[in-house]
Amino acid sequence: MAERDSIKIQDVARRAGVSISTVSNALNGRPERMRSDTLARIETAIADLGYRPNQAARQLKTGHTPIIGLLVPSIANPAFGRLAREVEIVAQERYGYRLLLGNTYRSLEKEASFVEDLLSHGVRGVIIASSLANRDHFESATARGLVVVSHDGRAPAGHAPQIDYVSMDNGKAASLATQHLIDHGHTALVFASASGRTISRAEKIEGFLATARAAGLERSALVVERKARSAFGDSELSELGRAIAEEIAARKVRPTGIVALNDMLAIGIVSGLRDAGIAIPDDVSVVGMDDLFLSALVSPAISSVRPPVPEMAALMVERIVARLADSATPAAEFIFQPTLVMRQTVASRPASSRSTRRAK
Amino acid sequence: MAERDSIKIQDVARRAGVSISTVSNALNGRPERMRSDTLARIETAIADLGYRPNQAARQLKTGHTPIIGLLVPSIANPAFGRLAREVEIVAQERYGYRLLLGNTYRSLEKEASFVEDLLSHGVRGVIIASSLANRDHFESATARGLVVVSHDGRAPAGHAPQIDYVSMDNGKAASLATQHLIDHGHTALVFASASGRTISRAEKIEGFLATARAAGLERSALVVERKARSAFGDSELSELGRAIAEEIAARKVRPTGIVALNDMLAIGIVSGLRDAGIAIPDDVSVVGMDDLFLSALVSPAISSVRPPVPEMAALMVERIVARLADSATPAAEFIFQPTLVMRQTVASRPASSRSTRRAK
DNA sequence: ACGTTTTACTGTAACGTTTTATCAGACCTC
DNA sequence: GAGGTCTGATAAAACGTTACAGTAAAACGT
Repeated sequence: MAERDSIKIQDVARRAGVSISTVSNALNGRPERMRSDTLARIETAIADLGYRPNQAARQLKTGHTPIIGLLVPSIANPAFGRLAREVEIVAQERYGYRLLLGNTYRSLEKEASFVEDLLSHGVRGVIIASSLANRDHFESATARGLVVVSHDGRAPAGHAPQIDYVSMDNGKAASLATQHLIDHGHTALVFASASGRTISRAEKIEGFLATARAAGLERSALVVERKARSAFGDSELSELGRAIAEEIAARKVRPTGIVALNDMLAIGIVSGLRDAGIAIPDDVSVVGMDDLFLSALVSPAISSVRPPVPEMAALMVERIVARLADSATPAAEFIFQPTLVMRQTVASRPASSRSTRRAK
Repeated sequence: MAERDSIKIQDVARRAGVSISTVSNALNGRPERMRSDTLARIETAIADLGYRPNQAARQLKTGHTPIIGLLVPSIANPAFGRLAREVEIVAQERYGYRLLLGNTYRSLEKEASFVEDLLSHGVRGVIIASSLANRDHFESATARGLVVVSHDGRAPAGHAPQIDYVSMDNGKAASLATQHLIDHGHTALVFASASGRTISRAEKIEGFLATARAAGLERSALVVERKARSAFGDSELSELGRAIAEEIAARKVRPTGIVALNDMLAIGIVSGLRDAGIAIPDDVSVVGMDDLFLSALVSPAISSVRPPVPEMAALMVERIVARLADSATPAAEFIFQPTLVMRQTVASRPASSRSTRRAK
């Protein structure tokens, strides 16, 4: 049925005057099993014919395919676009792997269906960015032979020990942001978040609260959560930020320092606050997380916390390749340290809460 | 070698008490070939065992795999992230296809290598967004059985008739933007672009020039091109915008209306112009293209031209599926009409070029 | 010079699926 | 009741590759 006219190993063998097996050996890194002139003949035959091995046949035999899966809430979200770019480039250039992409839209069903499809396609490694709290299907996936790397914070206690965790220290990130505000004299703090339980969110919230507590601000540090209409995870987040900004603007007594779950939310908050006539950073200071390149472009440029994305992406791919090559490699946790990037959305606390409003 | 413990068609057949062939017939949409109770037994067996067909085996036999390729300059660029999201969701939900993603970084070599890999993986359909001018390898790809949909403007005259083109009317988009500025009284116009020949750029530039010409402004409508340091196509574009803005700000006689190649560039230009003390839109008006969700968030919000991305994405996938199903389907060209989205970066031309500069 | 090891290959059975024949029986038709 | 046509199944040959189990010839050791 397959009306492939394509060149196969058979053709290469015939042209090089050797058997199929020998070509296969040449292809699969066993060149020591033949004379160098034989190898050379095979290589020129391959080049002359433009032969490329059929991955389906190869996979049927070996059970492996040079593809890894990447599951993100939405690739339209610039934070995940950036991650995907780094992952794809490392996977491709360093290991010759290609990337199968899936958007979960934060749906458990889509997440599970993606994993099922990966398995069915013979894909044995997957990076899951920002997953849902319920990760039962991960365990079933690892049980079925998938190597899973989670990019959403550290391992929950006593959970799924065969999953790798590669992530920024979310608690530390939130802590850096919070401390930065505290250092500028802010005492009325808010952590602005989208609702929905992901590990990373929980870690960030905890980092925020712990840092506030350490500064004796447990009474005046609050978490504000708001539910997105749809949970697609890209532009929705900024709209959510605007909504949160409106709510905050309407309060009688306002926080002066806001830590945002991420930069998309921060951009929305800054935009919404400004629309409500609140000056940033003169009236309210805002710190985001992710350090998107956008954050440097909007005005005022968002102060943010930077995760080392290229390093994390490289390690995630490396882990998958390593664990695929040697299934004895135990799963592990790798936590990267974030750094604070100061821009224009943080200033010292205004002398009085009722500060003069100046146009920027 | 493949230590797959996984369930195969054999197991289903045994459990349902039928032959392998019958299960296969049930699987491949030929249920009329068996009694309904037989079909029912097979279906429960599949559900009980959690059977999923091995795609590699299937593909080896059929030559097809439910995967399409998507090639973009960089998925970190929000415009392509958005496109990828739409494409993935349609492909997955409507047709059960998965997406193999590649970043070209605008390298001919990477582009060719991606196509090679697709072929080798048995992928038969690919969407190429914003490709390079040299598309010889496309033709070789179509010759080798790939269905190619180009998302970078219309077919160049007398070129590769077996490639589908699904794209916004770039000339019209540029024309809308240009006319919008002209309607606001602007006569000194600039089209700001990154250098590098893609079809879409050429079309936009032509649309800009034609519209200016029609308004009798051929003398005062100029194209400014600038080369990005690296051509990765994401944050670089905004930086390029800043550089262009600097250059424009330094001129003795400045344009009052700028059409930007796309929104990322427009965001950079607005940001750069403002840093140079030029008020937007009071001193200079700017129109972008792409209508990124970011454009509504930055301040001032960018006026832009909106391509119907979801519709285009849906059609691109549909075309691939259709042409894959029936190879007789001829390639065609589909051009979508863009619409103008007015926001805050366009105002009437200041009475004198030397306008008063007001803080926004 | 003999048996033994090494070198350099080759033949072939899988891998899990699809699909083309083929077939047995039931049901008509005259 | 013999011949023909459906119906509902099945057997088996691919698809292109890998890797195990050979094997013929050359090299080696004594």
